[in-house]
Amino acid sequence: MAASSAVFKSVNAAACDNPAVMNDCERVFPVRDYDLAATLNSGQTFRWQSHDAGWIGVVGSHWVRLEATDRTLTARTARPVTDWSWLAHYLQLDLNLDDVLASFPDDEPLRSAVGACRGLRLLRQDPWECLASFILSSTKQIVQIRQIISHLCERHGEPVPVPDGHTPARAFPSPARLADISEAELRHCKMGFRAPYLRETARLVASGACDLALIHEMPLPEARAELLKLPGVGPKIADCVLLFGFGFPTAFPVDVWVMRALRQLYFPRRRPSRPRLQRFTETHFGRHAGYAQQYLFHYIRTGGRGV
DNA sequence: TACCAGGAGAGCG
DNA sequence: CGCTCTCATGGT
Repeated sequence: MAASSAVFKSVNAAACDNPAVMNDCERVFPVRDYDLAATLNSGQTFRWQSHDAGWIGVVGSHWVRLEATDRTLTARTARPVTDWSWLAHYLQLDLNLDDVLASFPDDEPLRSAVGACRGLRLLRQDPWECLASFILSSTKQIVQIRQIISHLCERHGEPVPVPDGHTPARAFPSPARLADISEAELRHCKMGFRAPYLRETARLVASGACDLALIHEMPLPEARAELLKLPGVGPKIADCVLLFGFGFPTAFPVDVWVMRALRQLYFPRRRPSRPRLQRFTETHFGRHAGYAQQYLFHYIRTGGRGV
């Protein structure tokens, strides 16, 4: 490496701690109806932490701090950034929320759910991180899922640069890395019986036997079928990955909370069978059914208070 | 202490 | 198909 290049890098590395050149590490995005706290807390992602009126997380190999004001999201990174498209994509800043909400059926449950938390958004996460995270999610409360993933990243993720004075951060471990870890070591991260599922799925993805990039290009039913081949992935987790990771807009994960919402809000007097319920979710909620699902999830889980 | 958690897999009739 | 049991761990 040339000396001049090394010097240049060294200057850049310090740039984000220098107010004079901070604009390389900071970006203000104008937004409307973007409830950052609800979005980062709505059980679709598990690594963001509230910190000093902002949120700190890792997106890919970027440490990021986000802070919401009335009509902006301000992002700060540890290193200078020239192309912010990775973050705009993650946050889905180009999505037209009005169009999404207008596509919902005009029924009382959804009016209430949207009214309770207008600005709730779906993120577009890395498919592998999303897949691995939701394999770890089964029969766990959200606080515990966060804990498991925190352990996993701390023990096995690659360090990423953070600004001076911030606690160290790590990326989400790659498939190859997780495939290489013993089941016993994974169990030290408190994931219990999910350990062999995660390990075997990591091996299938790392080896190319399961190609996540290919799933991106498939129609929804084929994409779902591919994910269902993976150990530890059933209908619910598959739909979470299809919705939160791949962005299939009609994927509709039904967990205990969404089941509760559907029964309570749409079928209060009878007990629909599983196939009947599935047909309902596939036909009733429109072309952004997955979004509707997220509003119902958040609404029922927060007791209708939108907190 | 009981019950529950953004489930899946396997065995059963 | 639909039911039941187990799996591991910690919050409420």
